[in-house]
Amino acid sequence: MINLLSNIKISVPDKIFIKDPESSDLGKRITEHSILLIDEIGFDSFTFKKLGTKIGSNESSIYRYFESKHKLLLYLTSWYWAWIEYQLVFATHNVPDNKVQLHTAIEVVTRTIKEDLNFTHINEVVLNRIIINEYSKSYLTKEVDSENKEGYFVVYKRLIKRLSEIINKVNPDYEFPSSLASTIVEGALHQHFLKAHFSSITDCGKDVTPTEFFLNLTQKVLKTTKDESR
Amino acid sequence: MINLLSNIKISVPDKIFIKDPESSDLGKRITEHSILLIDEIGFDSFTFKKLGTKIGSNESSIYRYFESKHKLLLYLTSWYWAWIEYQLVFATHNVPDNKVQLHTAIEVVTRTIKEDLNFTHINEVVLNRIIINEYSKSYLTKEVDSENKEGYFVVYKRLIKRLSEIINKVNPDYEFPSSLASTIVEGALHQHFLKAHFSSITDCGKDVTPTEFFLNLTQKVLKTTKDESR
DNA sequence: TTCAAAATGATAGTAATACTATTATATTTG
DNA sequence: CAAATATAATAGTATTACTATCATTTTGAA
Repeated sequence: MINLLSNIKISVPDKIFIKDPESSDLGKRITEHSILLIDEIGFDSFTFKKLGTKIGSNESSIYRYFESKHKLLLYLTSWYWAWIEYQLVFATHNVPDNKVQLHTAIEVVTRTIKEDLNFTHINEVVLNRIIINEYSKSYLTKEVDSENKEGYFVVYKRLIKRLSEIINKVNPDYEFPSSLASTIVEGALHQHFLKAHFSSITDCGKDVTPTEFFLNLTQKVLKTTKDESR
Repeated sequence: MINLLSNIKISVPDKIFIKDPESSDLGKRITEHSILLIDEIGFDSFTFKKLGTKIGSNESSIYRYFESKHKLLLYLTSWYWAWIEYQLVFATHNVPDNKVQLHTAIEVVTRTIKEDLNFTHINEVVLNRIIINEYSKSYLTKEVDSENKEGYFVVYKRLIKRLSEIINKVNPDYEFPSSLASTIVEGALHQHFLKAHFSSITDCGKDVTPTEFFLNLTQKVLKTTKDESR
């Protein structure tokens, strides 16, 4: 994918990190290789010690960037959603037809990811796998409410809100735009997961994509009929 | 909730446990109090040692029932889905109208749980909270595929299949019954979570329930129009 | 160029986790 | 009543998720 803007920096809430990993070479190696290592061994087995070994650096140095592996996950997921949000805003901007806008938006949030060469040290394809496999773990914790107050999930929530606003423009009478938006985004991750691991309970696979499923679903859900009575 | 059948035993794949916790007093105390403790401190902080202290038993004794806390989680989640499946089968059985059947099925899988007095040592309301907060962790692991082969997720998959069959009966032309079924079940858990922690990105709350949202959605998705062209 | 501050690395240490192994003591049952 | 079975107690292990301290290297401003 080629973007028109160069030198974009994806911005992540700065309370998530101690020191901005974008600000140094070591920081970039941390993000780059944490993505690869988490993908390789899974977040549960991932440790800063193993990452240190992998990048030829020291565990203690990594702790200078992130206070815990949980915060690192929050960083990676926020980066990912900010990147998706950027694509959503960019792709729907100046599109006059609301339905086309919604179509595009759903594609952006549900599609299989392709590499983005604008961010050389981040492999978006691998990061997407991490989001599919590990994202829920970032909020399914006893600390959600306090971390939510700290603003750790703003990017994700803002993305859902943008999508729900687009939904609302297509059919202002539809009663559940936020729930539909959150269902599409979370549901797409889930369908991608099922495709890879529980293929018997999804129709997504070789021929059908999560994008198709959710485009079809959204279209039907938002269809306005002359006959509003049942 | 009062059931017509007494002495039902919810059956969980027996590879999940070493010794059936239903077979002894200690076993029942393990399931009963693990539910309460996981709810209290979260699965991540939950340990067999803490559980042992809570039930006045020994860590090593608990290991005789479950080889790890992960297996215990698999047990609790399988029990839960088997219990939901039982309700689904029971409630839709002998219902002649397919649409009514689907309506009932969606209610069963999306509603807020009420206590079931048939299983005295299991608090279903609390167990439901665990499912909402921890279920994904049972399959978002590096071992999913091998555990899936071992049959650890059969109950869940069977439930989704039952729901997708009911969907299929209502509208045999609908192309994605499995994806819709998995989206409803997983999505309902997600909406319940959002309601409790990220209320700004859901419409579910005091007035609207996940059940309403998914009933409305499913109805629209499966509606057959005379005009099949777009 | 210099020199001090900032960044990184090395080492050590800690409490807790997720177990396994062994032995002892109850409890059940044939 | 003996033998089998279940449970409890204790100890031990490698690993985790850190914190703390000190040494060394890199940097950038005067």
